[in-house]
Amino acid sequence: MAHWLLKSEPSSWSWDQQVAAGAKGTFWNGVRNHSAKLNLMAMKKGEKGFFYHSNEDKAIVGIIEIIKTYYPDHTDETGKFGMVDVKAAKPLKRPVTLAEIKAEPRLKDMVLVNNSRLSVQPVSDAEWAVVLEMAGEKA
DNA sequence: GCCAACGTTGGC
DNA sequence: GCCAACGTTGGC
Repeated sequence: MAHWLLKSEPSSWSWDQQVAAGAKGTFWNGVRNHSAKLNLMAMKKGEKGFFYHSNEDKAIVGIIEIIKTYYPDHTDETGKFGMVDVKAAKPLKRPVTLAEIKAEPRLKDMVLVNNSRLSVQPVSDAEWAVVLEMAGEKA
């Protein structure tokens, strides 16, 4: 199973709002970048992803689960982009900050470190395990 | 089809 | 608030 990382500015869509959306989840719209789109298209139902707060927090705060695969984004007037549905799976015991990620040698190849502007990113199995460990979760 | 200019993102 | 990095746009 692949793992992912989804970025959002807390001021536009926060982890708290994701949790409040509950088990039925919400659509993850607004992606307007082709690399991000390709990642969205590769997602499968049941796969997990990190929820990352950009700007204010700069930290991974929770884990989401993909509950619906890629379909057209009705908010994209060009019709080129799509979205998936996600739900909050669980919060991390403690957030893992960008500074901590950058300081961890095992995460030096993370997309978050190398291409911070990409809003939907793949996360390798090894990186996934390291971040969970840093969050105080059992791998 | 190339590439310069511009806009946006996001870390600092 | 600044600015670097990147993606997109548009003129040629």
